[in-house]
Amino acid sequence: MSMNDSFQVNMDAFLPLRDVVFNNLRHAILVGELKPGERLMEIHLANKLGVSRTPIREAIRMLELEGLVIMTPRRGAEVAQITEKSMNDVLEVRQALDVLCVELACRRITAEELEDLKDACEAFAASVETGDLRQIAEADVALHDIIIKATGNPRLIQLVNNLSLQMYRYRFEYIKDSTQHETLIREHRVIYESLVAGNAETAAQAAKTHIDNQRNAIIRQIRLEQGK
Amino acid sequence: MSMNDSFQVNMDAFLPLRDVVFNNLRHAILVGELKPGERLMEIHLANKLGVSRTPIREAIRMLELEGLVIMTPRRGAEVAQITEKSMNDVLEVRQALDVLCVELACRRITAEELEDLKDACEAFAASVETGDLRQIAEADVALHDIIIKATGNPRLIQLVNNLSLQMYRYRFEYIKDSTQHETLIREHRVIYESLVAGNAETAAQAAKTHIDNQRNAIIRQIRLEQGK
DNA sequence: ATACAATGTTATGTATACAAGAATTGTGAC
DNA sequence: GTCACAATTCTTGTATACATAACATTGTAT
Repeated sequence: MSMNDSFQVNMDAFLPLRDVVFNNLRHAILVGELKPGERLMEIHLANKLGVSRTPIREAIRMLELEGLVIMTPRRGAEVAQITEKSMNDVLEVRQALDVLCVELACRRITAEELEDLKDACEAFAASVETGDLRQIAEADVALHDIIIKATGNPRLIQLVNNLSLQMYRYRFEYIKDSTQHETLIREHRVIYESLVAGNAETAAQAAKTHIDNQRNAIIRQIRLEQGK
Repeated sequence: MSMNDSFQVNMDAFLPLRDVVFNNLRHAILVGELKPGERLMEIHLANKLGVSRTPIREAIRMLELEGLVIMTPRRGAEVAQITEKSMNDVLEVRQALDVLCVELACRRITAEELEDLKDACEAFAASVETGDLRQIAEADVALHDIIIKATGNPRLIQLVNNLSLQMYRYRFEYIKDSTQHETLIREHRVIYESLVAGNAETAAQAAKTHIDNQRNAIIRQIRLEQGK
């Protein structure tokens, strides 16, 4: 046990401990602090986080339903493996839902949200100028959040957010390639203009290729990782 | 508290109690035994089911992530309300995913599965002859299961099954109207033949109208319920 | 040396105890 | 009669104790 893996529970908000633990563990899994295949042992985690087993157990149940951990009875939980197949499965679903998002947004987006979206597009273009990957990724997420919220479908929002999280670890991969930056900006603009015009067809097409690009980048990266 | 609502835990399989409780509660919610807005109190349920609070709590957490109960901190859980909006939200997502299912199935279905699908189509037509709603509903589910499994995408399968469950209570509504039975048979046949021909386009269209019909039946029913 | 059995350890499954917050009810004053 | 405030009760949040199943280890016999 190394020194710097004793991550403590920070009393984020006044959330119940199970939620704090849940967020902690989820984050640890997504950034790779807890690696695929690693077992999540309750007593161990309880000591590490300074809480009892109860909130740990409840958090693990939640992670299970999110697909981040796999449970086997009487053996406990382990971090789910990320394979090319599993990523592809997630991306297939996400593509369909992202297309649905822009189609719905097309019909329901308000004037105010359109204005926000325009700003977000410009902010994204500006962030590309800086070349800072983190900043670009954040601008991208902000932009997508506006579209997703514009659907007015909380169920859809929850699902898309959850699926996006599954790929959190690869969030930089598809913006690393700077030759693609202009393409990204263009796709965003196409989506924005389609929403303005209410043209669901072209918006859907743009969203589709947007995910295709993402898929390519992620799959490429996974093959690199597994090839080593 | 009436006599016959003391549903006991039956030791279904050798599942952990949390799963037994989860299945029990889910079923109770879906068939309306536990009504929307009804509070789920841990001690109460624990006594009723003859287990301790621990498995109850874990089951409730799982139900929360499935969207069947709503939790508010320090107040506990209650059965989620079913509104026209919430059903519409679910159906929107399900339509997109059902379309994705047939498109993927188009590319991936095996010869054997196609044979099963053909049989299922015929079994459905036969069940319609009997006029027994329960039998028709089961045949319909069996048919859809074949298509869903043919996608080979476990993630997608899980999501579609979960979304279907949300509408469990209305599963008879869209097959009640016997004037629609011929339409249903025809739609199934269109999907089957599209899969044989590998024609994703027409399969998608059929799946879409299939859900549209379902939506109409469900929304009509909800308006009836709320109008009374 | 290998296979198998017995034993001990470890982790999960379940129950229960205790703490603390929220709602409700009752009492008093205006 | 109504409003405010306090006390009680009910419920959830968390910790811990005990039971049981799985796994590892060790010892013995062949």
